[in-house]
Formats: sequence, C-alpha cells, structure tokens
Amino acid sequence: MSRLFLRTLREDPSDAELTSHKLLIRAGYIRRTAPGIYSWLPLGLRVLRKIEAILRQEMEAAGAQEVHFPALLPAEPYQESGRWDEYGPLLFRLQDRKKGDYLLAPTHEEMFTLLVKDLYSSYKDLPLTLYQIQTKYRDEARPRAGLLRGREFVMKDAYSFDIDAAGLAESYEAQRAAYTRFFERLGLEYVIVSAVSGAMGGSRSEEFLNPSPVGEDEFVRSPGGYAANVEAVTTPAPPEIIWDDDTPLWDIVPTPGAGTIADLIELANEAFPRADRRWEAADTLKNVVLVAVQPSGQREVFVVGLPGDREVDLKRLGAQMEPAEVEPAGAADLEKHPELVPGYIGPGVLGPNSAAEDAVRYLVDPRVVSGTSWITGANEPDKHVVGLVAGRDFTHDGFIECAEVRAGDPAPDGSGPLEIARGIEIGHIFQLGTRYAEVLGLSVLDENGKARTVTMGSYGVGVSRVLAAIAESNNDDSGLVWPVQVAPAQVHLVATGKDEAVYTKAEELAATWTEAGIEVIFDDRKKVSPGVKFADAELLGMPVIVIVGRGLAKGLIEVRDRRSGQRAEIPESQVLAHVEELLGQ
RNA sequence: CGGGGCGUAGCGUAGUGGCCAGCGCGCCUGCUUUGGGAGCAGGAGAUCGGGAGUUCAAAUCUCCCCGCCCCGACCA
Repeated sequence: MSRLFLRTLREDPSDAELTSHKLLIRAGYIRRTAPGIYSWLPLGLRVLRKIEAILRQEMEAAGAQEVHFPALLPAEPYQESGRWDEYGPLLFRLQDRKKGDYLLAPTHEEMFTLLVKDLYSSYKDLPLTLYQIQTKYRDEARPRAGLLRGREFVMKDAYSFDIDAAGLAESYEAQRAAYTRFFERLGLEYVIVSAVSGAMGGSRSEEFLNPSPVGEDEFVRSPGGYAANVEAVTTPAPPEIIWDDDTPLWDIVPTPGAGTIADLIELANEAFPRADRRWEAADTLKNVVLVAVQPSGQREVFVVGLPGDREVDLKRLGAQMEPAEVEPAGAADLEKHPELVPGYIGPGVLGPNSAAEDAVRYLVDPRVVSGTSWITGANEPDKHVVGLVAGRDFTHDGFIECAEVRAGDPAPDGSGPLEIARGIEIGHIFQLGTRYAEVLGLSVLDENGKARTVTMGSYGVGVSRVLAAIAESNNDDSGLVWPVQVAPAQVHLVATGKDEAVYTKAEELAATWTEAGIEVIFDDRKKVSPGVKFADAELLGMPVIVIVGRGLAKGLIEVRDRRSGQRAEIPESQVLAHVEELLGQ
C-alpha cells in the first residue's frame, strides 16, 4: 500500500451529496474530471472489473456472445433509425475534419442491427444474442449524484435476434433470468417492474430497480406482487354505469369566481347541495390544456380530462406520447384557441363534441367511463355544468393515463392497494420487436425462402451505476463495506508498530495468501500511525481486516469482519482458515 | 431552460475596500512518537474561476462570461 496510487481524504468533498458519491471520492476510488464524467482510480477500477466479470459470466451462461463496438460512430445509422433527431440535445455530436457528422453513442441498437444484417441472412443463423460492455455518452441536462447519473457511463448492452415472437419471448426470458442471477450474485436488492418502452420503441419492457430513497425512478407495488414504474401503472377502469330516463339531465349553473376546483366545490355545496352527501373534488371533471411537441418542433394543443382531485402527471403522460414531449400550454397556445376559457373548460368544445373541424383532441382519464356524472366547465366565464354524463352528454377521443398515481390506489390486477417507493434503475430489458430491423432492413430468409423481418430485444445494465448502487447500500459511518464478490481485495492487511518483525511477518502472510488465491491489500506504511491505518482500512471497505501488531509477540493476529465489526485474536497458524471462513470460501 | 446556493493551495475553509491573503488537513525536511486520524521545529504550495471596469488602493464594489451543487423541467 506504500506504493498504491491512493490518497484518502479526511473530509467529505463539498460538491457531493450522496453517501456513495462522498465515500467513493474520499476513499480514492474515483475522481471527478468534468461534470458527470469520472476517472477511475486503481481501487475503483478493480471493483468495476469485478462487476463486469460477473456480468460476463452470466451473459455467456445465457448464451450471449461478446463483441465490442466503437463509442465514436458515424451519424448515418442513427439518421436512418430516426434517433439522430429523436435524441435531440441528449446526443453528443461532433464532426471530423471533413465536416462529416459523428456521435458518441448513447446506446448501440443500430450498430448491432447493422452488424447482423451485414453477416447473416438465414433463419438458420437465429436465434442470436450479442452483447458488449461499453462506455456510453449522453449529454444529460443535469448530471448528478456522482456515478448514478453521469454523462459518460459504463453499460452492458445485449441484443437478441429472433425469427418470430415466440423466439423473442424465449431470448427475453433468458436475459431476464441472467439479470436476476447477476443481481443476486451481487447481493443487490432488486424489484422487477413493468415499464414503458419510451424512446426505444417496442412492446414488453421491464426495469430492474434497486429500492433506494436516492433513486430517481418512482415505482409502485402491491401486496399481491404487482410492481410497475409509476409511468407504466394502468388505472383499473371502474365499471360502466348504465343511465336511464330517471337520470337527471344536466344543468348550467352560475359559478362566479369559481376558477379553481376548491372554490367550485365550496360554491357547489352552498348553492346546489347534493341530497345524499357533499360534493367532492372527485365529482368534478378537470380539463387541462397541454401541448405535445414533436421532435420536429411541431406543436399540437390537446386537452386531458380527469377527476378534479387528481393532478396531471406530465411524466406519465409524456411516456405515452413518445417521442413527442408534453408541456403545459402557454399563453401563445391558448390564444389560438379562444374557445378554451381558462377555469371553465368543458367537454362541449372538445374533440368529437365540437362541431368545429379544428377542435382540439380530447383524451380522458380511465375513470371517466361511460355513465359517470360530472360537474365541469360550461365553456363560458363563471358558468359550470352539473350532471354531465359521459357517454350520454359528451364523448372523447380516447383514454389516456394522465393522472398522478397515489399510494392506496388499487393495483390494476386487483392485487391490493399500491405503495409508492423509489429505486435506482440498474437494468432495463425490452422486447423491441421489428422497429430497428425494419428501418435498417434486417431480414432473413425463412424455410420457404421468404424474407422475414428479424424481431429484436434489447437488454441493458448500467454497470457503473450498479457500482454506485452497491456503494450506496453497503456502507456505515466509517466507510464503505464491499460485498466480497466485488471488493477490490478480500483482505486488508495492516501492520502496526515499529517492530521490524511485525512487518516481516505481515509481508510473509501477504505473500502466502496471495499464493493461496486471496487478494490482499497490505498496509506496509511504516511512518503512519495505527489510527490512520485503521481509519483507512475501514474507509476503503475490504470485507476482512487483518492486523499484525502488538499481539504477534504472543503469536496472535487480529482478524476483523468489516461488516459486523466482530474482532478475534487468532493464533497465527489458524489465521488463514479463519479468514477463509469469513470470506465464505 | 426556470428557481436557489456557491467559486480563495490537492481537500475543507476564514477573510464585505487598506500592510507580504489567514487557518486546519494533506505534502516535504529533521528529531521524537507507533493499537484509533501523534508532538515539536523548519519548509514548499494560491494568476483569490476568467475578463473588463470603478478606485490612490479590489478576494472584497459594478458589468459580462465560465464553472460547480441543490430543487424543478428533462432523462433506456
């Protein structure tokens, strides 16, 4: 260790917020090079390599073959797939000396698709799964949390190629199983949640989330085992209500100044109270004006209708409108639609309810089923409608998940009330289908000599993010506590005191153990006080700390378990056995 | 991109117009010290984020720019 390239820091870096970030920097595993870009130091690199090695084993076991693409790529394939535009500012773009467009790859679907197209043309060559462990680049608007969201990061991306949907399902299952084994071997807690496929396109998609309060993804789960990303949660539609001739007709009521839901409810309970109960926010139909912005910049104003007690969740809505982005309508957008009276918008002027040809699209929350009765805007200032029945008095252009999800909402599969938690996205698997194969022309001949478009899956693990997630969930007040599988070394050997015999003995142990296949970090620094060595050992976080020092005179060596803090004085002859036991070997 | 905080040595910081910019950690030399971040003595290390301006005088005031952190928007 006297020669190890390492400098531990006594104080937390001022620009770090998360425990994992602070500790990885203080313990000398990584250094920040630029915003969201980190350099790997010897210890950090060892951990990264170990995670990669485990991942490779699981990929090979699942039948995937490793390749390696450049990170620097020509623009053409991405222009063909449309992602050169779709990715927008997230893409690092550059030009060569001849003004040719290049990019630093954010992910490699196109390249894998083209590689297979280049070499294969028969159904006999399938199924095939390829993978790589590569550095990816994304010019994130706001990199944060050290390794958790960087602009450069290490990712394992795998791609499966099959002739049909059944094959894809099999390849997908194989990767899914490999992922569960991988995360289990790391000892990293994970939840598999349903996800929306987003910019990737495709159908089935699941995320592996490491539950953590510092995670950026919100997900829900139910006691019955349902789990989904908040963006992907579906709302179980209440049963339709059949109305009859006794169902009262709607009525326009004056509601001066009731521009907000809260005001409206208060006024309604006073001016036209219900017989059976008080009016609630959930009795109102709130209509919110939004704009969908296409990657081309084209703007479409549309309105969503949802129960008045719910807020619009732009994230959830946006996930369903990909690749368009959704934002609240601005003043300029509203000016183009004078029929939309802010605070008093009702279905009457929206979508199919309007006679106008350019009526804005009207999408509603799944709770607005046929037969439900609402208080909603009358499309003129200071007036609302009471008793407007969906299906009878108005209709819409379709349902959309646009409302916030709340703890306690029912799971769509009836498995109980949902709880909301946060997680770090450590893996994401997709059934892409034919999206990339189609635009890039990847097809093979089937047994009848007919060209069939290949169907693909895409499977990612954020390797550097996994490292951060492990650090985030494996530490204590004095430092990191690595699981043995990924620790830079298994044993941190400390020699204390100034007795030469101690150092000789420790060196001897280090050599023997290394020979026996145990990785040892040996703190042989002679002019460093014991306190510093102990503190460093705890900060660095090897699973076992061995101390050769004052006990040696009696033939005793101290062995500590980093995680539990348990200490034992062991006779020298039994130390190796004890260490191996602690390491679980 | 909006809101907030900030930028002084490798790290953490003090310094709101006035002498050679101070302290702790770390680093170097010497002596002492060695089971919980040692002591003494000496030393190296700073274009005070950059530029322009105001002033007899700027880390400190003004303007512009750059960068960092947090929240939001955004985000396989």
